[in-house]
Amino acid sequence: MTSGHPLPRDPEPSLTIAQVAERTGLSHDTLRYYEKAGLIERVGRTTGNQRRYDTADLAWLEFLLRLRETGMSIADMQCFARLRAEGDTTVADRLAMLREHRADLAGRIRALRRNAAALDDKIDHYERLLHERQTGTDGPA
Amino acid sequence: MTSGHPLPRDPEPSLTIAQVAERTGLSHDTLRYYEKAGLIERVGRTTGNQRRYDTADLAWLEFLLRLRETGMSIADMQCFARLRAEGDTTVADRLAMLREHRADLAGRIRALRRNAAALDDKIDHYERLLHERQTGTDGPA
DNA sequence: GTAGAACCTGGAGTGCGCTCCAGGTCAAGC
DNA sequence: GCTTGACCTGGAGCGCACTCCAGGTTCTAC
Repeated sequence: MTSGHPLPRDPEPSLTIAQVAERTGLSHDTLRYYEKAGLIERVGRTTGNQRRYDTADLAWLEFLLRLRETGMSIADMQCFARLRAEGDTTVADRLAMLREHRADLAGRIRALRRNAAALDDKIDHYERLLHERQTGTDGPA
Repeated sequence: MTSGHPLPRDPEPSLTIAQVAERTGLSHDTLRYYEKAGLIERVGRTTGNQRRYDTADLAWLEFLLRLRETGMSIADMQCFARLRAEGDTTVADRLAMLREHRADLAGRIRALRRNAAALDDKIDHYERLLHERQTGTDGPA
């Protein structure tokens, strides 16, 4: 991911933390927290020590967000990030992690759908109940 | 749910907290916590003050578990439980809550599936990368 | 009737993922 | 050059959903 194709990088957008916060929906604090936690490698700085995020940082953040949204813990993301930082030799490990997470996710989606179906039944039940009450099928108020 | 059909209740299984813990997968502490929090109405007791759960308690717990597994917060479950305790007049409110939760859930499932698809792409990407490395498509080690 | 397991209570503690704060530095507009 | 708002750091605090603990009571099996 680092070597390979020497793409001629464009002007490197260089976003402030506020801009990244807006684009990702993460707060300034969370962005700093993720960096401190090692989820993002140390972001570039201005001479005055203010963060400037480039396109790669943003792409990585978006990937992290997907992991988070699919329920990966910070600890596991730290693990993944560490592997990534080690370079191309860890590709197999990272792939294994992603596959496991993917399988996990599939299971959770299945479970959610089962539960959703059960919820639908419950909703039907309540609808019938309500209808009975409204039409007075069941005797006294 | 309380009036209506006067079913001749069977011997009322009357389970101990340990038995309910095993059946539901909740810990003793969590069961007591849920009761203290008002998620379950006060469970019946022996003369010696030990809990005895009946079939209705178990069914309600299982319903709560479904709500929990689909991401409902304790606070919302408390709200639902309070409505339930108020009796049949709150059926419409409960139905509304369930419908909202159901819609929410549908959204979350959709989002998860989108993210799952993105994860699949990432996995494909890593597989190609790994294959390149193994077949030495990309030059020096 | 007694040992030991299971149960009770109120309240403190935990882990996670942020979120907030104090006290300071930096940068853009006037 | 000064104000004002964005940014920096380390560290404390928070809300959630439990989980654990101490100290006591009850139940079961012998």
